[in-house]
Amino acid sequence: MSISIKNVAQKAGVSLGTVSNAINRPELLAPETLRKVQKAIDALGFVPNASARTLRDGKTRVLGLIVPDISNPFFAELSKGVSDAALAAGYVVILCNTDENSDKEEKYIGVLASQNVRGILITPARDSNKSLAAIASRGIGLALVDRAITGINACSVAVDDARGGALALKHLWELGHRKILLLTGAADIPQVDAREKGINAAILEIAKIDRPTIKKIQIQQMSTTSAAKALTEYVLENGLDFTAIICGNDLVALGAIRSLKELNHQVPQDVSIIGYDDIDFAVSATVPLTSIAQPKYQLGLAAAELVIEECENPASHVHKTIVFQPQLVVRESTTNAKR
Amino acid sequence: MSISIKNVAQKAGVSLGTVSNAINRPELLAPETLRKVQKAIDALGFVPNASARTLRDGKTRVLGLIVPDISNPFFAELSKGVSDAALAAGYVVILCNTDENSDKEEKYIGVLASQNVRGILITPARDSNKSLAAIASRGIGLALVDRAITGINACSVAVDDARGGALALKHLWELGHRKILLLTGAADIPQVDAREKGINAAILEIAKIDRPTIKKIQIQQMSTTSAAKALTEYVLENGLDFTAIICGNDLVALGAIRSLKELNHQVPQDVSIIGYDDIDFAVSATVPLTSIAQPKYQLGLAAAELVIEECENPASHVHKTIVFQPQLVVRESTTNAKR
DNA sequence: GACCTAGTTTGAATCGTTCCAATCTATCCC
DNA sequence: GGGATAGATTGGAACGATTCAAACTAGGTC
Repeated sequence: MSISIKNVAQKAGVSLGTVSNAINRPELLAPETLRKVQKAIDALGFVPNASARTLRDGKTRVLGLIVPDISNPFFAELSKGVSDAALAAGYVVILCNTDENSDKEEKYIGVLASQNVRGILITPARDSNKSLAAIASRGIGLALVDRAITGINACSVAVDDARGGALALKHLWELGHRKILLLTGAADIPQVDAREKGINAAILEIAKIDRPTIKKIQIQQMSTTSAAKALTEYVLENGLDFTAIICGNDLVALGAIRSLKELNHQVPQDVSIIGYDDIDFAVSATVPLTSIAQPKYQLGLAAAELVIEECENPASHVHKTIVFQPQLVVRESTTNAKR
Repeated sequence: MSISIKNVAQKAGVSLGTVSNAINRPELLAPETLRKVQKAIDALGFVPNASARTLRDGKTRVLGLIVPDISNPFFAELSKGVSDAALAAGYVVILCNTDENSDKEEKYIGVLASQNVRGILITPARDSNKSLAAIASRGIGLALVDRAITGINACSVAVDDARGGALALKHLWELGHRKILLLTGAADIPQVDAREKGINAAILEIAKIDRPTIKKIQIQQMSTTSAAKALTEYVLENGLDFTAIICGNDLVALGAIRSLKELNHQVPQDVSIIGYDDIDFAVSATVPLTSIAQPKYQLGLAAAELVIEECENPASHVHKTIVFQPQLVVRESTTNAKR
């Protein structure tokens, strides 16, 4: 059916091996021959058959990317980085969206294995340790994106979450906030834990005497809707017993703003809100969002480069961890504490 | 390296062909033989090699998805639909982000072809006709998503853009707007054209005498930033010679709001703004956005199901076009014309 | 003119499956 | 017992690319 190396060889009047060389080691060929083959390739619209190639050398050029929610601009941007890095290296990326659902994640891992992917990039769900260990032992490259997990031996790319938490807290502290609410994901997400540690460390550092009180709401889904719902419930029950909220991500922050607006409270006059990720929409939000910026695209790019490096040189490869620094971006959703 | 059918055959004391039959047509084998082979397969942990299989019969279970911008929540949501449909059918999706760049698109089409993808879902750039024709002629399933293109014979999934345009215009008309600005993408995007046609048709229908004036700004990139830039330039030069803006998508609308805010004009008091797509963030925007909703997830789901159907039954398949109906969602960014 | 050498090109073997024609083995019937 | 038949199994030819040892060129040297 499709055009093979053989057709090209025939058209160019050379042998199979020569065409193969033209593609893979052009420096071996006489310039004249190379040109001839090139012309035949273009004329026929030849594209090498990846299956044949893989069959021969046992290596695909396919990566799997497993993310909890591609609708979250954070992950969308990250995917861009991944797929750009992949394209540059001649790889291709299979997109796996888990909706934060472990079963789906499990299923995808199986599918990826049967596709013989060369490497997997994953932002793991809380409890994916066993399947991940299985991946690594199969000789598939692995990189953990944005959520390091203890006990897995693999490359990882992350942001200094403790510092991110500290940045958020210090900012609020300087504005005079002493009653702070944490609106975050489940505690077993390592990230959530790291940020909280950062927050606590910052408190110890700056507030010798006058310590802020920290309350916490944990939500299952880090989405706008469930954040709004959870916050509304809380406020209806406890009133506004805080002057600022640190949110798990910008989606959650958007939900918080929505909820407070519905309850007729002003942001930032009544409550300051700080998000996390600094997605593009943060600036266009109802109240432009103060947020902790993460280098989303870079995160994806770096992770992909790491796995690719591992795939290409499995022998000499040593696992690396790249940690990016988060940055505070101040906009209008935070202001001086008035209560 | 890995375990092949040959090892299994040896272990079970049968021939290669028998093992293959055990896997693919077990009904041909004597029960006793089948059991023997099965046992050997389990014992060795044999998994058939997808590349060899594909090489032999030419069929993968891989789809390619080519979108202009995965960071646009419209496409992110759409991808979710695609990958869910794919997963359900045992397919897998390769993500290709083109940044609206034809070269990148071209490159991706080549990569996908070489990966032997079974089908491609694409939201084509303006000028991708030739490469698309090439795909279709290669026997790869094809579905055009959200941008039908004349002259390509393939399945397509779209939204009734003319009606979308009409909905937007009628809404503004009823609010009393008579000077309307169109802030859209390049004219050679069929969608842009269809909507404009819809707008003009609506005008003919409702406004027998008192016709609105329509001005137009075309931007290359349908992004927040370039929309803001283009609008600011226009307003600085021409002043506010319009009372409402119909935007190419919600990102553009966000840009318009930003630009007007910077120029100290109020939305919607001075200018009403209507977006397109109704992304999740529309409700959380600086000014909650009136928009034309498209069923994003459904669009992706339907498109994927269409290609998969084509892939599985190429003989009996007939190309279909599914057209969804857009819907007006009124929020705060549009109000009565006061000028 | 014989012999090297460096630069090119070739051909055959190989990867793991699938598919099909050919072979083998019982079983049954006249 | 010979022949036909159906059922079970086998072996080998693809599929399309890569790789590497072998073969073929020209030049250049003695």
